[in-house]
Amino acid sequence: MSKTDQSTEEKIKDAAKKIFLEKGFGSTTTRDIAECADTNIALVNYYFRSKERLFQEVFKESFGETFLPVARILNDDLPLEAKIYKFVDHMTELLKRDPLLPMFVLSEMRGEHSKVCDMMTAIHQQEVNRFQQQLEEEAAKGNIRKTDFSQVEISLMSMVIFPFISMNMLKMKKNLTTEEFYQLMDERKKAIPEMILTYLRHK
Amino acid sequence: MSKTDQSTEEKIKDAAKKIFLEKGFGSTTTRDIAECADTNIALVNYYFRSKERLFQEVFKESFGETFLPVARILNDDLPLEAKIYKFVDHMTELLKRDPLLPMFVLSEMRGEHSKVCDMMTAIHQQEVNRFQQQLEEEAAKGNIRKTDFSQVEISLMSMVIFPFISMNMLKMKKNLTTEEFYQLMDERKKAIPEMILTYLRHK
DNA sequence: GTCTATACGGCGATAGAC
DNA sequence: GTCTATCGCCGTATAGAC
Repeated sequence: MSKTDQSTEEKIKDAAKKIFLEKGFGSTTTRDIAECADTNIALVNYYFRSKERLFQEVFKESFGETFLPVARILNDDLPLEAKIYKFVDHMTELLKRDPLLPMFVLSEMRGEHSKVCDMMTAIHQQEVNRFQQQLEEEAAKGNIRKTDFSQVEISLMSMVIFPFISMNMLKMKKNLTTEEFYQLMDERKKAIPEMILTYLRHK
Repeated sequence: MSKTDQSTEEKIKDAAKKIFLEKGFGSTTTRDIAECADTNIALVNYYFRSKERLFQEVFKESFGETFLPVARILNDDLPLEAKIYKFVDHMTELLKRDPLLPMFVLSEMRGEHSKVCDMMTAIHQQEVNRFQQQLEEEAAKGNIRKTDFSQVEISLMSMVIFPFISMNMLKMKKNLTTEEFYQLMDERKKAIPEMILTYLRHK
């Protein structure tokens, strides 16, 4: 289906996603969204009842259907090294397509009692952590060092996601174009697993 | 000077800092700030002329006078290992005092043409990067591996800062109290330099 | 389903009394 | 310096014509 014969509802949701990701919930107005979707405010409320509900739909789709599936690679049934490379690669590709996603998700979680926290607790309750378990097993077999694997996982996530959160800062500091920034991120696909694996293997 | 006999101007700035850090510029209202400072909207505009100017003052103070000095530890004249430990330690202590700082700074930089970008370019122009230079020197001497030190610096910053940006997510995922979260961050003061240095030294 | 018109409240900012 | 009152604008949401 081409961009032009999208249904009005889809056009609105796409516009909302674009603007919410750019500016966050608080700084986004229904007027912005309506204009960006080439319609009017009335239709936004007709299809989604309120800005709040529209937001929740966008958030659920962005986080639950886009980000989480990639994060779950860490729970896959794969050898350690392959898993780390696959995770970094897939997450980087996801974030290159949607570089504003992590900032969006995390900034909407500011404040302990934000709109999205309930959604989060619901999600996290049904999640397991196969990755740390796998690291424990490898350590028991003597393949990698014994250490706090909780810290390792945090570091892994940090190294992959943070550069996209600080994208503008980085681009400014190093005078990068968007293209050059993405190239730098591509290079991290090798650099990150290398650092993690070197650390783990050097007992 | 005790909290109660602060000047009105100081009370307003403190209140503004608190609320801007919590909710960001877009979601903060002058009414919030006035109420939190135990005054009224008129006085906020009397002392700072506009919400915009008040924000800029808070931002400059938070970023320029708090965050930057610690970041500049990487430019200090110190041996590599000591420098990395000192940087991670000082930055972690700063972020434990002001855990919302990084989210605040980075979320206000969303969008290439945000309010704070000009401020940033002005700052970055007069910054040098002694850290990467130092890594090159150590590599030339054969003390550490040759690699892309730009990536190493990004990883270092990521590992220190990102956990605070995702604080709420982490606390939720691992069911941590604030106290336990800070303890986890304290443990990173050893874990992060250990990973970086192991990687650098394992040629 | 789509639009115009409008209600209603909250926003930032200021004028003017004290 | 401080307050009350108010202006004008923009936000979300809805009613009602087509």
